[in-house]
Amino acid sequence: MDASARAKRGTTIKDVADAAGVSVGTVSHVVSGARQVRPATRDRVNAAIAELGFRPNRVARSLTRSRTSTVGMVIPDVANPFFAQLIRGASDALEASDYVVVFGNSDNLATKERRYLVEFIERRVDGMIIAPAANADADQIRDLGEQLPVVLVDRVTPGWLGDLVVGDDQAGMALAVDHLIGQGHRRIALINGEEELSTARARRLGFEQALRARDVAAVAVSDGAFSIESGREQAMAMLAADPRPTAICAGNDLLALGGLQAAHELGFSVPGQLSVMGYDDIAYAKLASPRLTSVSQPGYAIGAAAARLLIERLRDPSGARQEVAIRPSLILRESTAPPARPSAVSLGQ
Amino acid sequence: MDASARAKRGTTIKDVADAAGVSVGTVSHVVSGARQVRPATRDRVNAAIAELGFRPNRVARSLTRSRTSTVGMVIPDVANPFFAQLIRGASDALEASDYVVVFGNSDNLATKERRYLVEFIERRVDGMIIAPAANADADQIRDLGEQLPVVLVDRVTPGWLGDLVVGDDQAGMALAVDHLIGQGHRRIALINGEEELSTARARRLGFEQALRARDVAAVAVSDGAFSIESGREQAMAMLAADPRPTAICAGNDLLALGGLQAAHELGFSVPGQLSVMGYDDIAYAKLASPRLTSVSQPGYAIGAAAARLLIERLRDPSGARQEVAIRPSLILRESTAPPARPSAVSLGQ
DNA sequence: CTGAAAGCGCTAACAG
DNA sequence: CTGTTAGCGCTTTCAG
Repeated sequence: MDASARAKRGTTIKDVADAAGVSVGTVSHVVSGARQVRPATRDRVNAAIAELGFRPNRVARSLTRSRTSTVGMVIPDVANPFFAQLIRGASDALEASDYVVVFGNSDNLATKERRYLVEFIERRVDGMIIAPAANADADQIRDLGEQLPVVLVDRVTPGWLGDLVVGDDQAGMALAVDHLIGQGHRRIALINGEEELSTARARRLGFEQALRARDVAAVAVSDGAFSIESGREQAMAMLAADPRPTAICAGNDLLALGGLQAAHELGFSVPGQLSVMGYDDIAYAKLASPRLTSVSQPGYAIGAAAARLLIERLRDPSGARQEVAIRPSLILRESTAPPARPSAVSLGQ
Repeated sequence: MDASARAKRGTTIKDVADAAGVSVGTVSHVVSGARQVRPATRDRVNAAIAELGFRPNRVARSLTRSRTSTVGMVIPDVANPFFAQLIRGASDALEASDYVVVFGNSDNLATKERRYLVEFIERRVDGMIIAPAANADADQIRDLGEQLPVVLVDRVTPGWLGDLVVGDDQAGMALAVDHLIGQGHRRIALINGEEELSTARARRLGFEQALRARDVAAVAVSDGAFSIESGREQAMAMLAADPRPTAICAGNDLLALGGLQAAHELGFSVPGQLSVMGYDDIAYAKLASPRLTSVSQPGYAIGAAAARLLIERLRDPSGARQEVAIRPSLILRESTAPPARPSAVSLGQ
């Protein structure tokens, strides 16, 4: 078998130097290309490297260079499709710049998040991308940002003054509400995620403002968690009310999917008797039945943007703070439609 | 502000030693708890640690201990819900044992996979969990397994003799086929993922064997990729055939979802005119319309099992090789039903 | 163009 | 119970 195909972990730069009859410094330089080496000796070194299957020990390198070429990501949950996309976008960009990513799932728990942050600090990651948990430790995150490049993504933490990439939640909710009102809905409710999350708050605000701007009153607003199950429960409660809403706006697609489920269980047709509007436009929105109308907010692009910001900051720590807001757009599908002609009974005014 | 809340990256064990008036050895020992330290001095050291916001540099520690407490995972794609769950299962287990995970998306490309493997080797991960890409470099992976603990997950590579956790694809497909046959289907087709993947091959084999065991002939078998789009295309082709299948079995849920889409576009009702059967039972299977009947193969459990095997192997590198096959089970939902009464024309025999 | 040597921050003998 | 010290494997001056 070709020895060069092997990656021997045991062999060190010293072994290579001995085998090639040069100093370790020279080996280091041919490996890193940091300075010119006479072609003849370079070849000798490379031959020895191949022969021995030498793989430079990056932890040693990290120690001397005091950079690890790794970035830490802490996000709520990889299994959430929005964050899976976000991670994918970020890691693609990061890898292109030769960073490796380590990550942790916070489950939206401040305690777990805190643990990852110190873990990553101890591992001397070069930078971090964080989608803060609910009730995140804003002080810790701010301090962190003073010690190494940190970009917050999707969610903000109170008092954060560093780099940031978020969706424009207010604009997005305005899109959703305007669409529904344009279709003739007047009884519009909101089911939402954790109030502790900046996204949930911003979306509720956007919802309320858009409604107010059109002079219609919110019929109901509730919150819970950004999950299918919570969406189902919140929608159940709303559909039990009388008069019930003709449209439900959801804080994200998972909630909307849960809403669809509730409507189905309760025997309400969508969009016939109830319109349901999602947010995020995850891949599964278009597979639901009916296919979900949603406000698109591409996780991949958001993650990629965060990575780009981080990479820039890593290159130039003193550059100006950047805040990018990803513009949302409306994706029309079949879960929304004009409300059924109101029966005299169910419409108050 | 409380200095102890800060994680200063600049301060070293030496700084702490000086501040506490002890030696670095002592500080090291109170940090690691490796040996007894007189309470009084321990307190002094801890005070200094808090005071200075000292965070041990794990890269230095890794260098001296020659272990990094990190494991590498290379999987096809985080954004694939099955693998997202698998990752989640693995990282939960790994974190509980104080490992951090670094990961890479191979996109089923052997070249990308190869790059991650050497990257992780160079970073001296303690072990790896790999879901091999299509046409993975079996030699490289085998060599890898001789150098450090590696567990293969979901897919096998030719000649692999190390730890392994996979689903029992043959049994799973038998479940699917038996269900369909039990419902009266005789014209059953298979749409499948990449033939280069062991899972695709095993599922096809299982499909064919189960059919043969019941004395029914496969009506069509095609392959492509384990994706929604490929499922749509393959199903389109099959539904254009005459006579067409009364049931389509899919190599995974993504394919089945694509199949549902194709049926919808072509105007075939499911399960009225066509039954569709998934595999994996990802979270979105139950959100599809109709809700997808599927063979359950829990990604979370598979990932967790792989992590457990790896952790054991890390503890005892010389232990016996372990191979665990996760038993699949049938999840009955609404995408399958007995075939419509055959018209005289379309049924040959 | 190349070699020697001083660290990077920590651990783990070893010696008290 | 505590201090000293020799590395871990590599990078990077500083001299040649």
